[in-house]
Amino acid sequence: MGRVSQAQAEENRRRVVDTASRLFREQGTHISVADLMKAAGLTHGGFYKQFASKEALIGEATAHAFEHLTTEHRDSAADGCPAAALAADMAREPEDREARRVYTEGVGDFAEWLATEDEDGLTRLCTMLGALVLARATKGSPLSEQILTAARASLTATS
Amino acid sequence: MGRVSQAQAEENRRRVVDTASRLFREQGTHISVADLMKAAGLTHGGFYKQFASKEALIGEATAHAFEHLTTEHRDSAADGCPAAALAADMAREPEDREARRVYTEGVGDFAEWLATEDEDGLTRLCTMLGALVLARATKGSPLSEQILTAARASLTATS
DNA sequence: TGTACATCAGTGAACGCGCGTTCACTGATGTAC
DNA sequence: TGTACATCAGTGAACGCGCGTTCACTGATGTAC
Repeated sequence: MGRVSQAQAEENRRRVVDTASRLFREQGTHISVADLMKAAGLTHGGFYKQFASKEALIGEATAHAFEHLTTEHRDSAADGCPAAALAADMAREPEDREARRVYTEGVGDFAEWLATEDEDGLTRLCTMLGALVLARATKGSPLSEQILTAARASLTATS
Repeated sequence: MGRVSQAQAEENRRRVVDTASRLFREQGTHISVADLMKAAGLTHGGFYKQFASKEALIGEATAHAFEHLTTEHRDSAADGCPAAALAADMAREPEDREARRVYTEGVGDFAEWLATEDEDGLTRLCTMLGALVLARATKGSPLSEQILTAARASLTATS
């Protein structure tokens, strides 16, 4: 294929981060580098021209996901909420990893943003996140819908 | 080592399920069969004399974890709660897997057991589970403790 | 502006490693007589 | 109760596969003149 323009290279890099941010949330961080690059329209070999390691990309993608959550979504956060979708993967990252630092910061910011006068933002966040995580783990059963309905009712009633 | 008595074999099997039930919750189901067997005091080769596959063990260990949760623990469930610890792994299991069926059933039973007159069991479960999952993902930061404190206060106040 | 050459983003094959699973083997247990 | 033999739980090496990462190579881009 030969060399690509700097502008094109930057766009490719951005597309990889964007794709990773989405796929990590949908499928977890265990998706392979090759599959990620393919989803971004590239081959896996070039990955290390742009990123130091898969770990590094996880960090960037996590930050990217939180940026877009706190400024844009809210009700539509169900499938894409990084706090919920990445919780399990973060729990397995070593504590000194950049991705974990970014995640913790994102959760804190989000909770602050959620806080209202009469309700603790952290508790509401727990309820929301618990509902999303549980609904996903039980997806396909009636219980999954019941969980979302119950949590939605509870959060609406007290906010 | 040679053959082992039937009683010994049954005890070994039980120890593997028990060990798996604990380690799956602590580290996720990605822990290797070899490490699991080692933790149970055996070598990995014999695994398939007792279990059809790693998947099968995940199913048994999940059931085992829920059995002990609903009958024994409650306040001490923080580290060992299978609903919280296994949520992420279950989300990635295909929908028709035995482990998922067992998990969903366990969550439903637990929510029912949690339900009180003035509170929806499912919502309380979401809050508890969300708190545990988040606290684990942000472990090592002050936020982790704050999350547990906030959720505990909220659950105590309304129950 | 045109030309010659160095750079380097992306390619695709390959490497090393860990994991789930299989298999030939061992030898104490269980059983038939 | 004792003896001969078949069974089979557990062992440890090996297989096949997927994954993260590396590397020689390509050829269009960027740059020096």
